[in-house]
Amino acid sequence: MQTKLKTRLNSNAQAVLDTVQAAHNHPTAQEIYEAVKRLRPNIGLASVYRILHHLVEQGFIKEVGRSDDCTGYDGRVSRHDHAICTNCGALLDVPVDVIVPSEALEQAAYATGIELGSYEVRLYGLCTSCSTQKITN
Amino acid sequence: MQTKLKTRLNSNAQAVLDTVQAAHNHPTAQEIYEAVKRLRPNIGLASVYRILHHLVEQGFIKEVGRSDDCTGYDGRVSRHDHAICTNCGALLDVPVDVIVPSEALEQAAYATGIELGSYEVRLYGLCTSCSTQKITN
DNA sequence: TATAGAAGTGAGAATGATTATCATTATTAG
DNA sequence: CTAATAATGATAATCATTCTCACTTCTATA
Repeated sequence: MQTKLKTRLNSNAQAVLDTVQAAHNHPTAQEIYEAVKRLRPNIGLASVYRILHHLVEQGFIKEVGRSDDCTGYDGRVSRHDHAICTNCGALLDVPVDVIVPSEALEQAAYATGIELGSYEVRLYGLCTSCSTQKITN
Repeated sequence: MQTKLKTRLNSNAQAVLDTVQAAHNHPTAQEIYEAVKRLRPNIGLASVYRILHHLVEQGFIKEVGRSDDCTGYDGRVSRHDHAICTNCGALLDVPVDVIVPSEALEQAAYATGIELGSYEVRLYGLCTSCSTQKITN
């Protein structure tokens, strides 16, 4: 292809990408902004938002919905599953793949009328700390 | 206290609940507000938000994250799965259950360190209208 | 039925994440 | 080098949601 590979990132974008990929939790734009500012003190919040959108569009990172109203960003772009604590709202990566039989997926996609691309399993429950604290209800 | 069964809903709350349960899509608080106002013209937006939170807390309805920044509400409270259009962001109910082998769920919950409560499968792909429009990329 | 306390209400202000605007600066092609 | 173009940062604007508060409605009991 003769396209000039617009995947070339400038240094601000690279710093944002590095930060997101280094994060284990699913940081918000604000958190990313604060982390990136250590490397590039002049960067503005608006640029962080702009860059995050570009990175999402180009498939370098993914957005994940969080229980608070903010958007989280995920440097792990390959298919994986999440666990959400129903008490504190923590959003955790599931370290193993939850395999769903492909017939079940295809049948569900057909019944819904969508052209299936990917899927994700979300586990709901209590994270470790909430589970131990949960003497009272 | 000899709790007086606070699940008794007053008429505003009942109107909100009816509206959410009657909706097939996953309406936002604003949309619910506009629909409820037809029945109860004096209701305020803040009350709709308050009531929605109460209904969620008491398990009458559920919150669902939407692709736009708003929160959607779901009158279908039993376990079910969702499909999200990666093009237009539509959030659809999957009309059949996607069965995930319970060993896979338990193993994943164990590996993540959570006490499993429930789960949900999310299918990502193109909804019917986006799929047909998708001549260009 | 009257009434006090509790609970619920609606209007509007406040909050906070995200987006738009815009003048300025960096980058690139020629 | 230079002109066109893209990116940037500061700030204002937007918009969903929450907070505040004076007021009304409900409820239990006397």
